[in-house]
Amino acid sequence: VGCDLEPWPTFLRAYSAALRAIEADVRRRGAVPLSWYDVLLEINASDGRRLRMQDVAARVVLSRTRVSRLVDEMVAAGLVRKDHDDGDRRAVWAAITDAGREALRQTAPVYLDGIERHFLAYLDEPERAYVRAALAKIVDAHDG
Amino acid sequence: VGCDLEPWPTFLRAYSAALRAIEADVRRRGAVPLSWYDVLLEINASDGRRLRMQDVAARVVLSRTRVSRLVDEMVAAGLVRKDHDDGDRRAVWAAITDAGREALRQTAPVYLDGIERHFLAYLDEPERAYVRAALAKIVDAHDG
DNA sequence: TAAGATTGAGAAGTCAATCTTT
DNA sequence: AAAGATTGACTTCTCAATCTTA
Repeated sequence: VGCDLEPWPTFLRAYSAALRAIEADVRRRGAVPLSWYDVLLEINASDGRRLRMQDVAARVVLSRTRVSRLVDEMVAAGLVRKDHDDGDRRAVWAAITDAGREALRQTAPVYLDGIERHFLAYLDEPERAYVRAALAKIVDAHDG
Repeated sequence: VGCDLEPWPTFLRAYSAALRAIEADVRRRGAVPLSWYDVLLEINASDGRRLRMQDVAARVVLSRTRVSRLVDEMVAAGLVRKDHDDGDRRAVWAAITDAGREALRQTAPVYLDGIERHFLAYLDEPERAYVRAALAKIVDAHDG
């Protein structure tokens, strides 16, 4: 038929296939899990290399509850530090430690390689740009 | 920069945003969960409206273990029946029941509406076709 | 009361081990 | 021994309820 109803199932399958392959690679190569990597990346990219808990949750695709537990594990592993805000004592800042930045340095190439091999490899340059722009409209609509 | 490295984060965010919105809609409207819907859909589309357990798992994006538990819950809910194969007594067929087909009829419009409103609405017809074709290459590469 | 964050209970999903039949 | 399926123990993730400060 001419009418294309089916990008959705393809989208779900592509997500599952690529993510599983990348995570399997990462586990095999002994790097920190994707969720930890994402948290470190977002904190490291923020002003003062720190981020409030709820802002971590907003940037990574996880609930606040999950982030609360994840950050506690990362504190126990020494990759992140929790500081109370001076002005508003309800707020907690998650700050990356030196060990965290080192973990980020070691993990980044493993992920970039996985993304390249299991996702980008199947898209040429125009496709990458086109797909990114199309999906960005969906993202923007949902958090706008 | 001219080089577009970033369809991947956009892809992850689009997946999360669209799926969460669709599932919230479906829950609000009292339909069966997406995992049940997918299982019913695949069984119903198969020869004889039945499918072996491992083939269910291959078609939906879940492990065999998960499918085993899911189908047991659906049997308890009366939507699916499990039959042993006559020839090979190791194999189990999951067959859709009349109640299952009725659930499928009631759930389908809710899902199609969610997919339309939270995903397709942001893509015009050429974009739908282009994105589907691009992502299909990823899917094919991973299960080929 | 509201906002920021955490906790308890449990759903959803997986791997490795197991049971049964081939 | 290998294939089909299930089970046990576990990780991941979420919702609703809670605690604390504003």
